[in-house]
Amino acid sequence: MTNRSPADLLPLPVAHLHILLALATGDKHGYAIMQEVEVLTDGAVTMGPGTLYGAVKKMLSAGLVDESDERPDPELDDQRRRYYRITGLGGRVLDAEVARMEKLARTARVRQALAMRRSGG
Amino acid sequence: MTNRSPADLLPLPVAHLHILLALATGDKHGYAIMQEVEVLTDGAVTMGPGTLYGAVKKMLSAGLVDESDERPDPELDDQRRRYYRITGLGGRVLDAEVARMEKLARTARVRQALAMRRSGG
DNA sequence: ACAACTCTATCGTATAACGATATATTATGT
DNA sequence: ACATAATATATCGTTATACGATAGAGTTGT
Repeated sequence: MTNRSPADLLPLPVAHLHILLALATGDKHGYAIMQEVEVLTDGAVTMGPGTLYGAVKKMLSAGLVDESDERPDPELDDQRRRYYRITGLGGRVLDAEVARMEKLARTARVRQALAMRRSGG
Repeated sequence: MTNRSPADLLPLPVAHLHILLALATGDKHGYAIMQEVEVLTDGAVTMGPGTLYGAVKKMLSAGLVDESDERPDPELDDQRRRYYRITGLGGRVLDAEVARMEKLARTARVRQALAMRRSGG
């Protein structure tokens, strides 16, 4: 059961968004994704294994990510690792989700300004 | 059990964000919140009663919203209605959540640009 | 009186989040 | 060589969130 349009998947669960963002800078294995999420949220979000592997499983079956065969230089590699890559659909969904957030944020700023005016700011 | 800082409550569940945004333009009763959410998301999100009243209950006990005693003109009123108002904490949490989204969106745009370069865009 | 609509509310189910835990491999220090 | 820490994947059980279905009462219009 494939989805018609990226917009049908929105709003995206936060964990899925974080994972897509982590993979946007290149293929990564699970453990590296967890670390990257902590970095890209400035330490505000710590994603544990329960969240990560559960989300990855769903994202694989939704076609947002793929498991990749490509390995880095054997010297840098670790055979336990499983690498993940963002798919074309995953990229489009990421775009759509970011656009959704930007729009909501703009709405929020306008309303914030209106609230200021109401309360005599 | 009160929370120290607004940041502790982030990322906010989407429903909570939508409700805070709906209340940012003035006090509203539940049914009006549902309609407002549909408007402010351009019809993309339809919040049903299950989501609304469950979320409101939690937001009340978290101090993000308050029930307000003020009623509109009796002519426009409906005695069944229960009006909700965003609290000071709710406002600060809304601010923090919007800032979080804006930051993630900026991160996403940078990464998108990097991905372009990687793939030779 | 009647129907349509408004409004609050709960229930049950499905999905999501997440810490705890298990297990194995690789790297580091002594 | 040995112990310890860090890396890495994975599942389990619990709690939190989302949400449609449903119920029931008040309101409006005819």
